Amino acid sequence: MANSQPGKIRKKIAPAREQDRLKEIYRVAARSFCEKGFDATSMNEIAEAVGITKAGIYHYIEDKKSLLYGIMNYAMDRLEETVIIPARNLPDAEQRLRLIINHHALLITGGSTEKGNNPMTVLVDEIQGLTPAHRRKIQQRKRLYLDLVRDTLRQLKAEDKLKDVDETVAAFSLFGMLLWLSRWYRPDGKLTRAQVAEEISKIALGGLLRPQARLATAQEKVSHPSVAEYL
Amino acid sequence: MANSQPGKIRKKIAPAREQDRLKEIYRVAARSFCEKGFDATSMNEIAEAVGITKAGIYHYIEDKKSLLYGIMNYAMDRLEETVIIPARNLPDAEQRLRLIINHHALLITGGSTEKGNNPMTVLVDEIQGLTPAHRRKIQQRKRLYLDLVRDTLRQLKAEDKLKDVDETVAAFSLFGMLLWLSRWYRPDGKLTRAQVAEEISKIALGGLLRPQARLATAQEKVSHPSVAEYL
DNA sequence: AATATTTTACCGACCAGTCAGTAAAGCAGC
DNA sequence: GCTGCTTTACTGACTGGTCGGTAAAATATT
Repeated sequence: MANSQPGKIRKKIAPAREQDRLKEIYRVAARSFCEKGFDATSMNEIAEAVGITKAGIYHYIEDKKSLLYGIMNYAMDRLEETVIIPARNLPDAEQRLRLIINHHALLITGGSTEKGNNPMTVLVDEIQGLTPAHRRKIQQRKRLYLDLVRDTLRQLKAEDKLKDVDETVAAFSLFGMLLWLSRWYRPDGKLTRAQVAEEISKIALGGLLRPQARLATAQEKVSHPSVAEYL
Repeated sequence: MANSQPGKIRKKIAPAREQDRLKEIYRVAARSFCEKGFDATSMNEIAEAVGITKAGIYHYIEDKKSLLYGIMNYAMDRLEETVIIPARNLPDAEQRLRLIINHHALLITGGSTEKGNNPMTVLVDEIQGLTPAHRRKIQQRKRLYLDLVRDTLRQLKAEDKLKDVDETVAAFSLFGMLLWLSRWYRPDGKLTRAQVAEEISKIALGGLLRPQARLATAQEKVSHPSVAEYL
């Protein structure tokens, strides 16, 4: 439909010098997987959006499932460098929890400026599209993150800073709040990303930490140097 | 593969007297949509699981999308009768919020005794499989629920019982906690459904309500007669 | 000339959905 | 109790189409 005749038209459509063609494929695929889901996205659509034919894509990738796996690993890398690694460097459990919530919320609301399009979404919604082997690897990486949060909560409990709640339920509830964010947050809403992150922090910390134990609230705290990146 | 030859075998496979065949189709389809996703489930699979041919299914339903729509409306009916209607009957905002959290958590963790299989899951994960018209109808029903929760929070704010948090962010965060539950809760875990519902209530209410304003905590309260249904 | 990239042309599998036909059950009238 | 008509529940065979993926040829790039 896009080409009236199968002639020699085309060409020039995508400059895409060198082989950041691969990156373009990942970008476009991630976007589509996000908007319409893995199964509902055909390789042909991805190809057209990149500006080549479907067969051309297979020069760069092995198969569709590997493409999904690649996107998920990319999303996991972003989570690691933005949330997990910085968190691990904080010895204080309360500061660590604050950083996790804040950075994770900013990561989810960031990404693309427009629609609800963020590789982080794929990470939670399309696990079933992976091969069992790949699925295991991704789940292992997620597990490390869960353990980080749960251990942080345990440490807080040991410091008597945590309310009397089950650490596992608490960790999953926190994830629920954060992950659901990508389904409802709209950049054109009345609150900025930073404000939403702040509100979620308030709610989550209020639910988890003993009142008297809390550090300064709102405005002043959370100033880890790296947070400026997202503003 | 199941039939070695296309002979006169079959028959007797499914007793399924009368036309609760339709209910069986819904049950089986809901289960598959839940486990593998809407797109990844073929009508043939559903048919085989029910014990008839694919063509036979179309004697009962119009098309695949309508089947999904039917399942979602069913799930919405359960949500309404279990959470929304009972909540509307409570004039006190705090009691209402407590009921919503508790009943919704029990609804999600209930359903099937075995794997992570619950029509409520389909409701959040497969909206994109609907036709635009059907999607609008489902989203409208969901919207009513959101408004109920948000209005309850506004009422609590007016009574000065709510912490200083944005009502919209608070409502969505609460939904996040509750909906994520279906992804991680396993009936064979160390906590019962009732215990998990209790923990989530503690966390959510702790994050939303001002400390001094809270009613009795844990054990004694939340005894609306209807709660016994889920235990 | 050699290598990297991309296309054309195609395959086999499977998909949702249709259609003509039928076995059996229900229900007349007698 | 038997006959014929209608309805319900269903099948087997099929259609048009799309899917992921591939082989080999064509074209660019070096």
